[in-house]
Amino acid sequence: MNPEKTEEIEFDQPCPIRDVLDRIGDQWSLLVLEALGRKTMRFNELGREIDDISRQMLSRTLRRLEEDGFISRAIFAEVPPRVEYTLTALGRSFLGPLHILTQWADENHGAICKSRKLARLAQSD
Amino acid sequence: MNPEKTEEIEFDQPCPIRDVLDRIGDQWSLLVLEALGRKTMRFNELGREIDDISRQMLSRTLRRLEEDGFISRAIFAEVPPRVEYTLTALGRSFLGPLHILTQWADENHGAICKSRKLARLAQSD
DNA sequence: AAAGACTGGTCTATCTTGTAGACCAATGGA
DNA sequence: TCCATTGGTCTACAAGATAGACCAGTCTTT
Repeated sequence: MNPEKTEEIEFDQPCPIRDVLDRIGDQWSLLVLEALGRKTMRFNELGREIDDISRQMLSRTLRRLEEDGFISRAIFAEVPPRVEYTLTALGRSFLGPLHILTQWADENHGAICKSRKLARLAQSD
Repeated sequence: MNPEKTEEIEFDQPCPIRDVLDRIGDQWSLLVLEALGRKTMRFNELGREIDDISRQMLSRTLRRLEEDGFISRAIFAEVPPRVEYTLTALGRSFLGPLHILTQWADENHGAICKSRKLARLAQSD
């Protein structure tokens, strides 16, 4: 929006919220966290749980969540290999806010769908 | 992940959470909602507030949020044109969950950055 | 014994999404 | 007169996501 402004201002840490939301709000992270909130899971198990995530995105998402300290990765020297993903304390502490969010989503999903349909109708006139 | 499965299962409304998060968790929506939570704003004002959003994405995000019933759009027949965006009741009801989320982000941002730095260090070995 | 499926990923080619920047038409200010 | 402002849209390009092949070793089924 303001190309000159970014040069003027030092943009190290915009605001915590931005930084966190950028990572969390990426289509898959919340889903992965919610799934791992239910139980520790292995890679393919998680893939089946979320179902329509590609292996690559699952891999990337897990790696980022691990980097950010939300989850931990345990590799077992077995054959076939076993890799388990578990929420860390930080990850678990996020379940509260996430639960409130999903609860809101659950309660208001109907209203959103309704609004969406009305908008479609209005558009088609 | 499971290409065959999507044919078997009717995928009308996966789950409310998925549906809502897909819309909300898109880089900009939460930012726009948070900004409009502070006060009603006009298009360019909002653009300046968020600063690094492109006009196109701002436009699209606003349109989607309006469609989903989070915000309302008021056009004033003035010159230069004036368009104001305001949260609806639904939008305002979302501020609670959003606030809890941003509060968590605020409190845990430090831990996340720390974890991120450690990960970078471990990687460079 | 051979074929297939499972493990946890990575790689590449393609498709979709996002961004930057030009552009619009009318008006106010310097 | 020249530039900024209003709320956008359009287009060309860059970045991100996806599908699908592939790997090497083991276990199960036929």
